[in-house]
This record gives sequence, C-alpha cells and structure tokens, in this order.
Amino acid sequence: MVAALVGDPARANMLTALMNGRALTASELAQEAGITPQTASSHLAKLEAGGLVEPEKQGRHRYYRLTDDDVAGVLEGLAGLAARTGHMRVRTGPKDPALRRARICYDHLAGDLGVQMLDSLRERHLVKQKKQEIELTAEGERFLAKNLQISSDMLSHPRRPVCKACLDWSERRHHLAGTLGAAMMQRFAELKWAARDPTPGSRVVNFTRTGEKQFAALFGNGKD
Amino acid sequence: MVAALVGDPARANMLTALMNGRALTASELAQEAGITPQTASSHLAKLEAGGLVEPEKQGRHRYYRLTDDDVAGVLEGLAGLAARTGHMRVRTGPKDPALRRARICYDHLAGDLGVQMLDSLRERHLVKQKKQEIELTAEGERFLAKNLQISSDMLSHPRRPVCKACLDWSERRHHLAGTLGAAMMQRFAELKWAARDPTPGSRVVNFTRTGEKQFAALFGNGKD
DNA sequence: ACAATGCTTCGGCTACCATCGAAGCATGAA
DNA sequence: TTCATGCTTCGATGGTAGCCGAAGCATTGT
Repeated sequence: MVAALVGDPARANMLTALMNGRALTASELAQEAGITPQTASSHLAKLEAGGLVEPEKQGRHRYYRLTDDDVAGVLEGLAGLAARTGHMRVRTGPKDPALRRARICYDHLAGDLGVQMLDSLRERHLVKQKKQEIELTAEGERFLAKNLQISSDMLSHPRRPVCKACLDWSERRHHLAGTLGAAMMQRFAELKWAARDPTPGSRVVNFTRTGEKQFAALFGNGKD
Repeated sequence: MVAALVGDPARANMLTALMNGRALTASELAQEAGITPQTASSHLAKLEAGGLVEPEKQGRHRYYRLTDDDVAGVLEGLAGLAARTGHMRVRTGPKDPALRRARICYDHLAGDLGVQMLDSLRERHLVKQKKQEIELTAEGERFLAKNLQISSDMLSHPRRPVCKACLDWSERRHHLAGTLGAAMMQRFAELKWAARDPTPGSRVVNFTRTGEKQFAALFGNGKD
C-alpha cells in the first residue's frame, strides 16, 4: 500500500525534500532524512517500486524526483490533513542537537537559527514572502547594507533567484535560501561569527560566543 | 503522521470499508479488517486521534464514519496512486434483501427510502441538520402542510424531540426519526401509500404502486 | 593501471507496534 | 436484580521493518 511508504518518517522526509520539484541525489536525500546512505538506498528502492519517485542516472550520481504532480498533490493533501488536527509532525529528525540548531543547507544557514532569522526578517518587514518567493524590501536593503555590509548588487546571479524560501528539515518551517541566504552565511563566516564544523562531511555550523551574541542582537526573538 | 495511520493494513481495510460514506460499528469494522475487537478498538482510537474518523454513540453500539469529504478525498487519491502500480483493493458489495429498501425503525421509516427522504428534505432546505438535531424550517413547515397535511402543532410531544436523526441500520446514514418521522410514517399509512408487512415480527414496509410514485414525486432523487 | 566517489547488497541487531487473551465497564434486556 | 452484548483497557508476545557496519559494484578521475 502506498500510504505505508509515505508513513515511514525517513521516507516522508525524503518526499518532503522533493516537494519543491527539484531532483536530489540519493546521498542528499539521505542527509535530509538523517540516515545513512545504505538505509536511504533501501528506502528509495521501495519508493521507486511504489511509483512515488523516479530515478535519473547521471554519472555516478542518481537523481530522484517525484514521479509526477499527482504524487505531489496527494502528499500535499496528506499534509493538509495532518495540519488541521494539529497533528503536525514532530519528527525524530536529526539526533544531533547541534545539527538541529545550526547547519549548512547547500550553502546557506538552516536549523533553528536559520528559521529564526527568516522569521525576524519577515516580522520587521525587511523581506516580503509570497509562497516560496522572497523579496527584499527597501528597508531590508538598508538593513543589510548597514549591519552586514551586503549591497544588493552583490546578489545578482544569473542562475538563481535572489531570495527563496527553503523548507527546514528539522523545524519544518521556512528558512532563507537563494543568493541572499548564501551571501549572509558567507558574511557570517567572514565576520567570524560562525564556521562550518571542521569534521569532514559534517553539516554542523558552530557559532562563536560573540557571533551568537551579534546574531541574537540582529535576529533574536528574545528566547535565546 | 497521517500516512502512517493509513499505512497499516488493518486500518486501511477499515477506512476502505467506510469509503462509501456509511457508518459502521466497531465490531463490523473488526470483522472487515479480519482482526479481534480489542485490536480494532486500539486502531479506531488512533484513527480518531488522527482526525480521520468520528464516532457516534448509539445504544451500546459505536458507529464510526469518516470525518469529512477531505479525508475521503485523500484516501481516494492514495487509492489512485496505488491503482496505477497494480495494487487495487475491492470492496464487497451489498448483500441484503428488500428489508433494506423500506422498513420500520420503531415507528418511523428507515432503509433506503428513509435515508433518501431525509436527504431530499435537507437538500431543499426544508430541514436543517446539526449533528443529531434536526430543525424544521419555515419552508419545511409549509411543505408539510401543503403536501401531507401535517401541521406543526401535531408534532408537539413532551417526551420526544420534534425531529431527530437516526442512524440507519442498513444504509448507515441518517434518516428522519423523532415525532416528525413518526407522523410522516403514520401519514403514509393513512394515505395508503405504504403499510407494514402483515407477517408477524416483520419490519418490512411495503409501498403500493401509487404510493411509491407519490413518494418519489415528493422525495425522489431521480434514480428511482 | 590505481584510487576515489556514489550507491547498492548483505547480515545481524534492535525497537516498535500490531495482535490476542483476559478482565473491566457500559448499556440494554429479562 | 441478573444476564447478555458491545466495546475498551491491560499485559505479554511475536513478527516485521528500520537501521547501521562491512563489503561489493559501478563510474569517474589521475
């Protein structure tokens, strides 16, 4: 039965990661789900057998995407049912608490802090979000220039939208992606606020003490 | 997660059995799923907690139905996805005789025709139903006076609500009970539209040819 | 050729959860 | 009252499936 496939938390995470329509490699999906490649391989084989995803071989990578819009539609429907009963998913997620707090998603900040940052930007009308599209407001432009020395002309990039919302894996809410997200993460590194964990393959982002303070001053929600 | 609820075979069988919109008792659902009542009870509790089904207590039975059309829609979607990979589930059809069509429930009309009658009344806004409470509208009052010579002052009865929804035994959907249901059944008998079967103990209600025609004219749904 | 990367298969471990027996309530009937 | 029916809760068991370590292919790069 199809529902059983979607029912497993790890597989559900993979499918959720594919919901934006992009294709992801098996290892990326493994990371998204917080499981090892072996386990992911097993799951993906089942999803493929169930007709939910389709593989596309490219070099030594294997890209997976949702089979079609029908699949996406049903997944959306399931999410809708889950939402209204307040039965939103409380995923086992990443076991590592550090990974939950701050990590790299491609090239931008994800995790608790990433979500918190976008929340703050949105609350103060520094950005406007419409679905997955995020637009930088005039105030936002000034804010970035003043506090992070990021000017809007640094953000032009032919192949990527300037801003974009990325669904956070552990928080299940949006964080800031796109060119702006990448630029901000890079700035945090340059300012020595944070650095990627030196462990090979780790996606954890470690904030320095002063970095955390500065970050909280700019994007804090009072809880930290 | 909702999908995990639907994923279990036993629960999936129950939900499939409920897909026709009728309500089923806990034990019937247990038999439908091929499990013992204890196990079914556990499953039903989970389905209820997940907002997929809603219970309705009646006597010592507990009738379960799908919460609403959204749930049915998502289940339909899942079935659609399952269908194209080759896995389809088939429901056993109805198996009952003419007792199913029209019978006496206490003192009012039940069975297919009873359900059809309430459907018709509700569709034309002659009654308003809120859960088990049924209220006669002004239009409904006029309708009854004109077509069946039933006036609202005939319906006062100290010990029973004027209208009430009664869960139908064979159709598993509501039919009209209460004082109004009894009055209408009595009127049908007076008009020689229908009569209880003379066989002792039988609850079958036989409609005359003209009676069936008149009934269809008032409450028909075009299928008869 | 060799090494490195990406993914899969295999084997064993573990945890979860469906399942059922027995007993406990609740409702309705005699 | 006492009995019967319908459903639930409790406790214990077992099967299944997710998970990871280690090893095996496949592809690409040097």
